[in-house]
Amino acid sequence: MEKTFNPTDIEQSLYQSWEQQGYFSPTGEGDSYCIAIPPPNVTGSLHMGHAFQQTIMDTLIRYQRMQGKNTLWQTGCDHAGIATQMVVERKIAAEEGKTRHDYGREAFIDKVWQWKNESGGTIGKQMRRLGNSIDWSRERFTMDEGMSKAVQEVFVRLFEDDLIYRGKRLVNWDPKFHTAISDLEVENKDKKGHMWHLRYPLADGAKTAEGKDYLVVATTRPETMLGDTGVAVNPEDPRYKDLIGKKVLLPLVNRLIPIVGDDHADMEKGTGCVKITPAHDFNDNEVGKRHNLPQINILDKNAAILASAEIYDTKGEVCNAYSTELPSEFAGLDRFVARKAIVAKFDELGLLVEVKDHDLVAPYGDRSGVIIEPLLTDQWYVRVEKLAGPAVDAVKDGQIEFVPKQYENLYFSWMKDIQDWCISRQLWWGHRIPAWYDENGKVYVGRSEEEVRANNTIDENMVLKQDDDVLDTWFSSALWTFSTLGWPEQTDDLKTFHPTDVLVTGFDIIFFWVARMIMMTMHFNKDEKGKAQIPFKKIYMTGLIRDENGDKMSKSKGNVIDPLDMIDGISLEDLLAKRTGNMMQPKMAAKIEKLTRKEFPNGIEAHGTDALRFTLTSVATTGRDISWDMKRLEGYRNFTNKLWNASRYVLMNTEEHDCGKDANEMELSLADRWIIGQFQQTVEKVHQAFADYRFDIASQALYEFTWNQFCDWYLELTKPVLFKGTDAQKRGTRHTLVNVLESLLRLMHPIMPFITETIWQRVVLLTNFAVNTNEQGDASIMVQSFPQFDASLCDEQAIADLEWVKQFIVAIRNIRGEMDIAPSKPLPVLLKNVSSEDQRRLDENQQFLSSLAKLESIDVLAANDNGPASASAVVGDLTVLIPMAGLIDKEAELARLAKAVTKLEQDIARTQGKLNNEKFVSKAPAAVIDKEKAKLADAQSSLSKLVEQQAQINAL
RNA sequence: ACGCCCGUAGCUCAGUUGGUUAGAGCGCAUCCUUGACAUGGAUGAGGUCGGUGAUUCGAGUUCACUCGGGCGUACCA
Repeated sequence: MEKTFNPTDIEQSLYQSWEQQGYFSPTGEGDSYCIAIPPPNVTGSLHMGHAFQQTIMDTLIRYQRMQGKNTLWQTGCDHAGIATQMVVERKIAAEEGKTRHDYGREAFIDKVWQWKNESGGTIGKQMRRLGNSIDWSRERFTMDEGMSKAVQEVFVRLFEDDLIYRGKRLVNWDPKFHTAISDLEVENKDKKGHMWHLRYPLADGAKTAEGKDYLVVATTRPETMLGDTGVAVNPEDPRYKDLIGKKVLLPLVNRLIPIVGDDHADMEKGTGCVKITPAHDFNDNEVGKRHNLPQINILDKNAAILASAEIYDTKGEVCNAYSTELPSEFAGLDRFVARKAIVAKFDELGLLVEVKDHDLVAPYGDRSGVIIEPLLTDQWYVRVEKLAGPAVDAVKDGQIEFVPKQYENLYFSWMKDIQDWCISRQLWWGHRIPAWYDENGKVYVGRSEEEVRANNTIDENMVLKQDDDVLDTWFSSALWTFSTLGWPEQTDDLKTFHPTDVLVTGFDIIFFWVARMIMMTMHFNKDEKGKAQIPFKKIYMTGLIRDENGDKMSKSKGNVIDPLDMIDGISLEDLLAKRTGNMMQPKMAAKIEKLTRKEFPNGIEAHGTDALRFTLTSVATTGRDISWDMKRLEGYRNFTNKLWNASRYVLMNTEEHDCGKDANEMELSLADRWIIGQFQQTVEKVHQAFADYRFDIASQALYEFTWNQFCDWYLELTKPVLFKGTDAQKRGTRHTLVNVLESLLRLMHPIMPFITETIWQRVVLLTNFAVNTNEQGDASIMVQSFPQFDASLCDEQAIADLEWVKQFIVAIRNIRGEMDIAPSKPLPVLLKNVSSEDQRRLDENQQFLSSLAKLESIDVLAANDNGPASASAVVGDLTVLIPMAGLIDKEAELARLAKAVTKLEQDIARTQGKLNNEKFVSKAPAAVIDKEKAKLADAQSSLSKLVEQQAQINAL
């Protein structure tokens, strides 16, 4: 074995061999266990969040596989409508100077497919590098044939159930991508802006209570005034209530619009008068509906002013309540340019009262980054109210459980006032809506044009045109767990693996995806008794990985870390190129470069997949944010090396030796019996931690056992046996070494698949472990049984005895350390107050003590002999003395004793205080009181011995 | 404004149903190239658990209030 663990040598070939051997596929035996991966976006590449979640999924899958389950980890990507279309549009613009319109819809879609086939494999490659034990033969894509069929079927059935409808409504319009987006894709951000006060003249000689012949409205969006169809005042407002029913003459367009009384107008805010623009504001739209105000659309798809307005009634039907005429000087101006022009015009006309600075919240498209425009368009909606009920109940009655529990609140609060879901998108890339229009604009929904014609007996001369829009990507993602298993066919896979067992995902997509998946799954999947089937039983919510400063990782900030760079390492130059190349905002490049140079002055070292995975499970606590810490990764890289070297030691001392495989005589040392028990306790902890989804606790238990028990103590304790023991003793220790290590590797395998497989292949040969081989006779750790807790292997006596041995050794090391005695100097030790138990332990463990504490001799003093002046320590009732002559000076030892004495005195005072408290003694449970009493007795006994020593040394 | 989460060692974080002296990793200090490992070993320093109060024999843990930070939702003409 190499002296240092080198992960790059082993990982890729191991993965290939696992995949070739078919170890990732379900075995078809045992209870099923299934995880559906949250499908990453096909345009993307994996980031730390993916690596985090996938490590957890793989750990669960590997654990369950080794527990004998019929495991399936289902993978795939989603087609990411907007993102993908954008990527390909940019590509053809850069390479050919063309737009998608130059291509035309079909040719463009071909182009997208071509791109997908060429570049869509990045994620798969990354997942393989992470060691994910995914059944690749079942990989799916939301746009593939089967899933498209499922999407179509769902749409048609929802329409038939009156759960999908089409309507002209105000939507969040993205003027950059020319598509509607859902509420969830809108990010509200604080922004500095202005509030303009505009004067609207009253018509027909009307006057306000103050005798003015105009009203002043306040607005943050003056350009929308072109679409005003009313002014609202509060019906209780003494200033204006008499004007309700009167009209104002809207400047610039000379439109007579009514003054309405509505509670929406707040007397305290602004001027108390609110302009109402039903076609360009969600609140105004509601007010408009209440007062039957027409909706006047004044913006085109780019959010530029129209040449002539579009006028609709409150139901969205075209109407002629007003002239469609708009001032020609604004036609074609972008909304923000128009804003300036309109304000200037008001100023010119003397109608601009004042301009105030104003903090406002503006809606931005989360992908385009531009301000969203509420726009009146025809869109398809899912009526979610009916679907939401069962989805809420499934969580309420515990069929579906969130881990950690507190996320259920978030889920309930969102489900409580859930809005209808706008599912149509004005894109080309996606599932085309299965709806056709006849020449009169009547809409038909069906699985195909033929079906529509047949079902509706449409004359063959009538031309039908399919809806141009596609569905929201999340619509297909919502079907993920069951459509990937073959739905709408009632497949065996569906029967075997659905409901899936656990969903592992970030809390940030609980609404986008989790809630919608629950709704859709329950509506479309029923068991034999007709009961709605859930998509998964548990939802494990991971935290979000942030950078070392606690900032969210994002491309635009340039602080993203590619998990592969953690694994393979990357030079500073390459990292800089990766982070600053291909940037949307090149001016950020300098800042990112500076930050990167500071954070990674020497680039990133290679750490290997196992270290990355171990780090990720170690940080998987219940918290919501995880600050990424390179030091932590480095620490666990060191841990893999520690395991490697411990194994190296084991193999060096066992390969080509008798390890007790055959029934030769074997004697287990105290250390052997102790480590076996310690290992069992670790097994128990790991099982419990996995059951609780506490991967941090599992990792901690493995780390603690491996480093602090196995390496620090056990391996050291084997040395005296292997160097000086009898054949039977050596055999016993070798046997324990290989068997504990072999089992430990299986215990760690779900988290660290590569290093464990590599070492296991060699170690298992030295044991009698019943290896599970495949038809070719090959064996892999990943399909072996997981260690099970066996209480009978925990030898309490051995554990207690070895604890005593450790304390003894630590006491001497402590004196060495504090007195600056070289570790290489063998020390003579004298013992006082030796009980028969101490004597037994001493007799049984001479070799261990001398070797690990580096002792020259151990002598027991006679009952009344205080021995020479010595540095001392207390182990239980036993006093350990190291004669000071020539080694230790008086003052140093006195100082050391004084420190220990003070500490004991404090403990005693505290404990005595408790025990003297009448109430404590009468009310606390007996066990607690006994503990306190024992503690007090121990402390007092230790104290008296130390005081004795103090006196003796003082007397020198 | 409402809801949720967080505040524990210099840093990043654990701390189950209240019960010994509050833990880990990293960092720090001193010492050590002994034949698994310097990506290592030994020893040590470092915390009145954001604050105030309440409940209790006993509070990092429960409750109320409060300060600081984060997230979500709503509102802002």
